[in-house]
Amino acid sequence: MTEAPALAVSTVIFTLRPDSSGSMKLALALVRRIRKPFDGLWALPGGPLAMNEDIADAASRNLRETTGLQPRYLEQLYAFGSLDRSPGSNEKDRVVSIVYWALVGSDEAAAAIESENVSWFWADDLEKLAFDHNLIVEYALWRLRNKLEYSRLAHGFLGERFTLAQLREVYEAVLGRELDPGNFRRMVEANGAVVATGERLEGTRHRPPQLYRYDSSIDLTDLGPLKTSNTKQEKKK
Amino acid sequence: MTEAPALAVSTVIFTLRPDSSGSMKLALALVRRIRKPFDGLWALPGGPLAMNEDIADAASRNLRETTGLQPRYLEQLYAFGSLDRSPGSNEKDRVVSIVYWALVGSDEAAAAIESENVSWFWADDLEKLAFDHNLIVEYALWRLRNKLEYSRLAHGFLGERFTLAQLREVYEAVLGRELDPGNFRRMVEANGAVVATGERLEGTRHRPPQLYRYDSSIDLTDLGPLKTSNTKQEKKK
DNA sequence: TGTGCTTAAAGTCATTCTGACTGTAAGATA
DNA sequence: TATCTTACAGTCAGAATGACTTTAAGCACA
Repeated sequence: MTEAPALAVSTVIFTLRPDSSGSMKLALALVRRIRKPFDGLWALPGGPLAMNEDIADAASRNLRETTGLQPRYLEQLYAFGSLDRSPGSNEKDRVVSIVYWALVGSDEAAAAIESENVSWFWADDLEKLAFDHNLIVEYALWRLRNKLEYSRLAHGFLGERFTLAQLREVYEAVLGRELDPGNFRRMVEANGAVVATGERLEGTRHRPPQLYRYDSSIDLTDLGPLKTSNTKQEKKK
Repeated sequence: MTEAPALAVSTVIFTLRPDSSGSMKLALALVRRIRKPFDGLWALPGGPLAMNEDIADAASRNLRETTGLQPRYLEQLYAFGSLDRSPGSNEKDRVVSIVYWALVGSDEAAAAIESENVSWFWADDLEKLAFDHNLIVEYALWRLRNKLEYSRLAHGFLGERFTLAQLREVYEAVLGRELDPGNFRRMVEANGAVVATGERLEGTRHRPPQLYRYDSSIDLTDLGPLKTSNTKQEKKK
């Protein structure tokens, strides 16, 4: 067998974190490189694909290894393999990266490991990253904003039960703009992917809102061709 | 360096061909396997990724090598890498396939090479293929039907100039159902990605229709993160 | 106790989008 | 000239969408 490009798996890990003013903003996990090339720059977590490891499992594993977390949602993004991904390096070093993107709950993310070399960054304000990782993150953001429905986001970022205002806050953080509460409510209710539990959230300084939950019997759109995946899948219609 | 999974590139090549009744139907190119495993079964064209070859170029190359054609549209579909893709084979034989899908013009496709081991098949009536290729084709069809706009299809399957009826026929073939001519016209005109040339198609047995052409200044939606690709890309808005 | 603040939740209204359908125009054919 | 076929323009009702109003239900505080 002749020499072949190496195969790696990386993951864009999204979560929501409160900013200084307390409102939720979209963040992603990066690791600092400690070797050439791009020594010292921040990069997406990743590593080589083991011989007997499923690709999605590898993405899940390096998510766990960097943040200590489990993904609530995981989907393949794209395979990056340009010849010039690592400028200046030898042709023999060529790496093709299969990139996944993931959602982790904001409550768990708050407790996730953070260190000198692993940290959360705001998605809308990134410095120059190693390799072509800025491009990758940009594309992952595009996918997140375009292709994700209410139920998926609810399930990915929030806990088991949540109010519509919380769900709207998630949406506003992802889209980066404010949404009309009334119209948002109408849309979510029409969609039918989240259902009211009957319970209400107590302890607010105003009228107590209903708690909703993700309806696991509905769902799906894409998720890729994989029939058995990290998320339940049933066709609605 | 330890042993790693091999990397291959395959392509789902779509075109439109007239069926026995003369109406256009969606077809795809397959090659017959002449070795184990799945010897004798039909499969997607593909092969290993060369060390110094861009992934999309590899897809384009094996499209040319099997059909003799150039893709009018080419987009990455998905990277398939389950451990059980080639049942019964040794773990050492594991292959991760990065799959592209392509559109080729129906006029060129008619003149494309076809032989004992390379042939066109109707997309809606496929036999059992080698490996997980039925699953891959199914997913490619899903993407084709869901994610493609008028301009893209026009540009991919038709010639430089075409009537709205031809464009509608393309759409009907891809979607597998009939569309209302009036509403289709309204939609296409509102979208603005195809423009009238002023010329008319002569020689029909009825009122001569306008010829339209693809407006290359408009377009895009996804195409992946690649900024410079096989297809021109300019952001609208 | 009651007034005001805040958000929940329901509802209104105009605009746009969509699917189904009708009517007229412009050629060829018989 | 009558008829057939498709091009192309237009109508109409219902659904979806964005901006906005109204009422409900809690809390804080005077």
